[in-house]
Amino acid sequence: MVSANLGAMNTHNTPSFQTPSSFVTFRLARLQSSLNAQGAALLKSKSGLSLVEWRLIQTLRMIKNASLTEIADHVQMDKGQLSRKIKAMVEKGLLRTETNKRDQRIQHLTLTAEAEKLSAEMMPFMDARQQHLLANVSVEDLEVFYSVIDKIEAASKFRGDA
Amino acid sequence: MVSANLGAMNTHNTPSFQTPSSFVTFRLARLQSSLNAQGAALLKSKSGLSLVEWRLIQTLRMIKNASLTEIADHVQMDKGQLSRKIKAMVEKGLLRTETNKRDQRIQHLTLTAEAEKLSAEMMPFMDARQQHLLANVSVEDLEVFYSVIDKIEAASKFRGDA
DNA sequence: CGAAACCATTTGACAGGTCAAATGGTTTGT
DNA sequence: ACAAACCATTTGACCTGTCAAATGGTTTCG
Repeated sequence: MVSANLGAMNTHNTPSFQTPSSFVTFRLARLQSSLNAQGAALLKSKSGLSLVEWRLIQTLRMIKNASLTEIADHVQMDKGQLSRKIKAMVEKGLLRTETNKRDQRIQHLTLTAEAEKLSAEMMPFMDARQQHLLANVSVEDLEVFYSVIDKIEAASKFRGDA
Repeated sequence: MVSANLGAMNTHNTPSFQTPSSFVTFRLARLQSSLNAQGAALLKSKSGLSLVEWRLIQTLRMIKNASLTEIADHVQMDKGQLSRKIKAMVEKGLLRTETNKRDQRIQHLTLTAEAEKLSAEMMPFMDARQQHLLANVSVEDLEVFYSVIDKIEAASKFRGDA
């Protein structure tokens, strides 16, 4: 399937000097860099939230009372980072923690009214952004896009087998 | 496959609790997180290089004598970070700098023999990795995948319009 | 019971990433 | 010529990401 990948390279805006190796990952890294910058700028301008804060808020809207570990699994984020971020967000008045009665190791997290409010205010802008990002992508192509992400993500879990 | 591996491996059909907003960016961020971990681990185990070092070396193999600004534009990386990283790589014996005779602001960068050697040694593993990542992706799907990346990346350059 | 194994979360140390201001060289316009 | 505008690179400050070890609570099982 190498030829596949070379074919794709020649038909897109691939610079002719691009090495085959790490082309996909290179493109994805560059894309991620742009998306992060855009998302962070939008969030900062409309609310005072960071990208990480936004993602945690949205995750907690999906998984009510999630614990740190549950969030970490869901967003694939480091637990150390999460621990510190949660602490900061509690101090900022965005989250509340509640210790599990049966297992005192676990802290359940809930959004404060302030966090809900910021989320609601910000949501239209974030939805519009997503619309904009996908404006020229057909439903079928998006379907394929997600399926390729799934495959690459599954393959990216393996270590040491090349 | 899916049932065995929750947080990391849902299929592209949106989980019922997933908000439409930021779904694409969410998936891409999570994918990037996995790819970075995999790439960094592979590089570290086979050579002593970091992901950033690998990317800089590959960029310099493509754009000979590139300056800091040219690299920054190509890989979409911060110039400050790049400046420090280049300095460190010069000290590590991976890069050499040469000041442009006509414009002394500009430093042209070249790879040392050591960097070329590490790159050559590492390349088969990185190529194999890419093979592995795309093993189950058809030519047509990969074509679509790159075209969607192109579109999203183009849209991610805009600020304040949506 | 009580030690070993486990698990959730925290902390420390350090690399990577981002923004803005500073430095030093070059071009432009008068 | 020379100040203003520009440009490439550097530096400072601070936030985010990653890894490993530490802390404190819980379960298992002799």
